[in-house]
Amino acid sequence: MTTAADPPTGRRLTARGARTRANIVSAAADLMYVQGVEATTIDDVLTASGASKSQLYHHFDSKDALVRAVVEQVGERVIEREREALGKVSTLRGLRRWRDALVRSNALRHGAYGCALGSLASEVADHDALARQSLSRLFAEWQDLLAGALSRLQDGGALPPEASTDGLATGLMAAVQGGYLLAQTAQDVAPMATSIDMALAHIESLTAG
Amino acid sequence: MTTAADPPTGRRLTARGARTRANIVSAAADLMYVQGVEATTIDDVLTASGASKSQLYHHFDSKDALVRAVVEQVGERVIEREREALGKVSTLRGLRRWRDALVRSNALRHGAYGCALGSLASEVADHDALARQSLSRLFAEWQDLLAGALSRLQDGGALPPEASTDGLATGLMAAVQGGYLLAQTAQDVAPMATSIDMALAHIESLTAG
DNA sequence: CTCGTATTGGACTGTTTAGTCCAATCTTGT
DNA sequence: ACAAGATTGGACTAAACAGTCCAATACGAG
Repeated sequence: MTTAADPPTGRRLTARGARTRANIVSAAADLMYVQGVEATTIDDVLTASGASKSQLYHHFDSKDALVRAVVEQVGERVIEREREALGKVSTLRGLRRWRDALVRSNALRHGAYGCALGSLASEVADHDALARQSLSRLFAEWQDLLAGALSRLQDGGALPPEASTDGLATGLMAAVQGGYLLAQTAQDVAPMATSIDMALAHIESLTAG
Repeated sequence: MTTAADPPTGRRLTARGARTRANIVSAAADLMYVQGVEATTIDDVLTASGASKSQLYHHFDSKDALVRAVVEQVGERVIEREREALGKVSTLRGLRRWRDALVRSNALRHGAYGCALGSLASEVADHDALARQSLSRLFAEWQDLLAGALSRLQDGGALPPEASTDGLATGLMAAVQGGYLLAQTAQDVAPMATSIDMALAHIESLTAG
């Protein structure tokens, strides 16, 4: 799981080069999150990062390659955040706290821009096979974190042993992503909160089973 | 609810003009569905529709105006389809058949391109306020169709009277949209089927309540 | 029929775009 | 120290882009 994914062909990379590269990717990630991938031009990225054109093309073969690096960086950040938020969750209350954090953070923007990973996926999935595969892996990783938490609920007796934690994690993930999209379109987090709540209510209802 | 939304300023519109306009919008809708909105150029649309540049700019002030017309047309088609699929549903079995139709049709493309409305929403919501509002209205309309079906379930006793059909419709809608996105990213309808199934299972579980 | 207007073809413009190139300057292993 | 290779600045190019314009033609109301 390195951030590499890219250096044109095996080349040395000095500390200075690494710093420049990271600056470029960060600036590109920010711009692409708010403007969209296609609407963000190379020159936008150069202006925002303060880098020169030769710096960018020294580190990336093409805009597509830069986009792939953005996917990797954004993915790492999201997975890191979710690992911290979900890694030790083992109760329904913990899951609700995780939900609250997601909803609250999205409420700050009134839903604008949606999920950092979901927006990228929607824009890039049908245009770049490599990026799509990365995103697919990242979603699977995120879903595994959810499935892990659900397994711990199961171990604690809060879920019946026959419940499919993987299936539930898929449903929960879809509720999150669908919620992000509805919130983005309505410019209101309410539908996101409602949809995750329904998924959690379903999980809770299995307890009685 | 007209398709109008656009003619630069109140102008007469002959049958010929209407045909040309509709051709342009249809070609644009198809291209934008598979290539994305930003990636589809005016020249692409002209080539695909066989229209000339002056024809397009006679009917639309700008590319944004064309995109808004596409949103309206795609929206009408989706709502029409959903009205036929959901309008008379009043049982859980009917809801499952609706689910099967969505999943089967998405399976034909292995999830590619996602939901016609959802993809547009994700691309356009943060860039064009008018288009976002249209999409928000269209999602609400779709959700009302779902809420209507759930109300009929409720009337038939398949749902307890205290269940919030609007809330459940929101959750179901999010499951559908999130499912589309996961399917698109994985190039596999399975996660979409799973996520809608979880939402339906939740609705079914309320029966016992 | 005839006039006003809708419709059309397609060349043209100015700008923006991704990507190239080369010469100059750091950095690092030895 | 010093050579090899990494890094940089920024001018340059060719193509693609959205949008403009004008003269020609079709159409519909009266």
